[in-house]
Amino acid sequence: MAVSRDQILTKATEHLNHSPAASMAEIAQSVGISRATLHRHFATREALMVALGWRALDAWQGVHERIGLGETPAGERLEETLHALLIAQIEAAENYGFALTEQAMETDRALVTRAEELEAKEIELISACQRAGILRADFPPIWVSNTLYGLLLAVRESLRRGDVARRDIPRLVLETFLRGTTS
Amino acid sequence: MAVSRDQILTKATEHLNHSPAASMAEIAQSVGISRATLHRHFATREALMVALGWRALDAWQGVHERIGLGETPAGERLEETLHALLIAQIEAAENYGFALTEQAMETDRALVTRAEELEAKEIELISACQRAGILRADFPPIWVSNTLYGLLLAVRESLRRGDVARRDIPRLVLETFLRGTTS
DNA sequence: CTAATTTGCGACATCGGTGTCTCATCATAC
DNA sequence: GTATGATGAGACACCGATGTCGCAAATTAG
Repeated sequence: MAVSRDQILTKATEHLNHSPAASMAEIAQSVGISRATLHRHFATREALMVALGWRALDAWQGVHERIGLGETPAGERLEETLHALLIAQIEAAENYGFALTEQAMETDRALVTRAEELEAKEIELISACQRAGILRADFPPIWVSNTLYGLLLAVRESLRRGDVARRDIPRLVLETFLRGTTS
Repeated sequence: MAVSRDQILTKATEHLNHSPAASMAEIAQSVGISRATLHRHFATREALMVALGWRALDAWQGVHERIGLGETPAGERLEETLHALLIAQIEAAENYGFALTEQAMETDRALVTRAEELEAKEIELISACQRAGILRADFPPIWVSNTLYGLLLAVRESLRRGDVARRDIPRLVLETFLRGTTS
């Protein structure tokens, strides 16, 4: 095979990141293969999207493993873990931003389930941070989680429109998320 | 006419808010009219979307007028104006949330131009707030604006999923935007 | 070189959404 | 009542995207 399944997924991800409604024909072209070959690897558009979704969730889970989430973190490392999560999420969103609004993520049962599990782990961390006084406790944890979601969408939009430089993103998100916009 | 153009737009807006990719047939059904009648009022889907876009921008501009934006606000009223803007934007987003991601808003020249003008006014306010020390000055104003955009998307998502109560939204957004999630 | 495999190309049927049209029906105004 | 105008139902053609297929060319393995 001239083009591996993994290469297809990578190229498709890149293309969908700046053209989320692309057709199979567009995706095939961006990968550099024919429509037929693309269909040989992924029978339907749905199948392709689900495969991309799993890959995005792999990256998300990779973030969790890398920062040691789910290992009942001691109080000392809570803040450190939270910051690492934010940084890693930004990076993941830059690569898999399209998945943030891909509707296959809400259609496919398995994807939904897995995404909920990952989200639950983050909410657990947020709750722990609230109990430890690191994060304010007068917000529902789910709102804090959704806030991060919104900021990642703001990142995607900022990059797409060229509003801010890529290298500034981590600082902007971290500061905005943690301290807000007030001086 | 049993159903006025305005009623159609209102119902269509409601339906698109929880089903942003709805077809003309679905929209007609949600309005309670036939597909033919819908097409009599709006020849094409594009025309309908543009009309909805103008309405959303009318609401947005209405927010600006109500809080007196663009009248070279004195320093004293800057903070007050900013807070009013945030509150009003939340309310507008609850009604016209679908417009935040409707691609007609990026396709139609006139809509783009008008949206840019409105955005520019807000960025002006943000800049003024930064100069007055109300908002931190180490963020590009456009990022602050995009942050608000992201938070409004978080609101839309939170309401769609039923994560938080509608009445809590203003406090959550205001506090998150201004002070962040840290205690 | 040869055989097996993979690919690209083009044709094809299918499907759903769109936009147009006709005609019968219904409400309203006069 | 009659006339006017809006509506709903249904049929139709059109379009773009999807998914399938066969075949020839190219690549790879042996």
